[in-house]
Amino acid sequence: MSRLRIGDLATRAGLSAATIRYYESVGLLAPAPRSATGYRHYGEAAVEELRFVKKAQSLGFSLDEIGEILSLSRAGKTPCSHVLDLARQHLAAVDERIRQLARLRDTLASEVAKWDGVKEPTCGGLCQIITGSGNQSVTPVPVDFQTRRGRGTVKKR
Amino acid sequence: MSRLRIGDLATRAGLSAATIRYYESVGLLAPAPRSATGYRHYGEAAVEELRFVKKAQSLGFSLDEIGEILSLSRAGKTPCSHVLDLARQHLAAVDERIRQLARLRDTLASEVAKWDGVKEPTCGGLCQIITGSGNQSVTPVPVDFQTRRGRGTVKKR
DNA sequence: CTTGACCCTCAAGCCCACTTTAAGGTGTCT
DNA sequence: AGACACCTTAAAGTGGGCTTGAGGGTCAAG
Repeated sequence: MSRLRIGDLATRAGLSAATIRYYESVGLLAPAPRSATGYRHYGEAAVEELRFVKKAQSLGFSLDEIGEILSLSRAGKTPCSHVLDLARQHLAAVDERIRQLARLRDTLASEVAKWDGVKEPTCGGLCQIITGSGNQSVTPVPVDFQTRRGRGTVKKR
Repeated sequence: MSRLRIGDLATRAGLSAATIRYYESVGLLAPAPRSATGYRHYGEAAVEELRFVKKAQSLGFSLDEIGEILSLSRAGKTPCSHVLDLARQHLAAVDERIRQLARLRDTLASEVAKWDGVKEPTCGGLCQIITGSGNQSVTPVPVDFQTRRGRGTVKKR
């Protein structure tokens, strides 16, 4: 049993067939065995792998990193200490990001509070709601706090 | 005084000449007056505008939004109540983002803690550091917490 | 008059993770 | 045999904010 075609696998794992093909094309998944007519076939293990991929993504791992973990795993090695290192790095990155956003939040909140209640806020020249804020990370990093509209994660460093 | 060429303006405002040309090309900045030989010339006001742009970016406004604010401003209107609305929206978005990241952080931290100290972490099949984590936002939003390596902010919605 | 630092305009490239499109073959039911 | 859902590939498009490159002009100092 469990001879799945790409569409079934997609349904089971919760992503699109096109995505699975894409994963294969970038080497994240091993090339699937084919039927005589060229259709890909999968077993239950593929469902597990894809769920693993999704989970890892939700933890902030890039496809590159996930691919590395997966190939270590396929090579019979236990990638766990490597994964643990990566996880620690991600944790540090997330913490840093949260700190940045918290500062941003405070700046934004204090500006909003300052002008809240003013009936007709009128600032001279360039809007003081923006210019008035303390010297936020003006130069440092771009902001990027918004929810990605498309999809896809962003790479490290 | 204050007849700046694009390179001087770039230095003063802290970005590249190419970026300034790009801003003009997308309508963020009004076309600069040109010398007989086609060189762009700027006054102090341009420095202010660019600094405003950077500040607004650092507060999470997209170039589109900034352009809108700037053109309202140039039209003699005070865009402040509009800006205030935008700022409130951004604040809400930042809060939501922080909440997401905090959940992610906790998941990551608890997994790391669980395996910390284990000399040689060995998990069967697919790494449990990843599979073991609770049902994080597996489907919801992509992660995107990392510091953008390239540049550029990401759009809304 | 040459050097070298600037300026100009397109056009294309970058990043990531996909999605979409186009043009076709397969499988199964009726 | 027709309809229709599925499969195949390769290539191009998406989003935001830039950067880079090619191919050429300008300008002040030496």
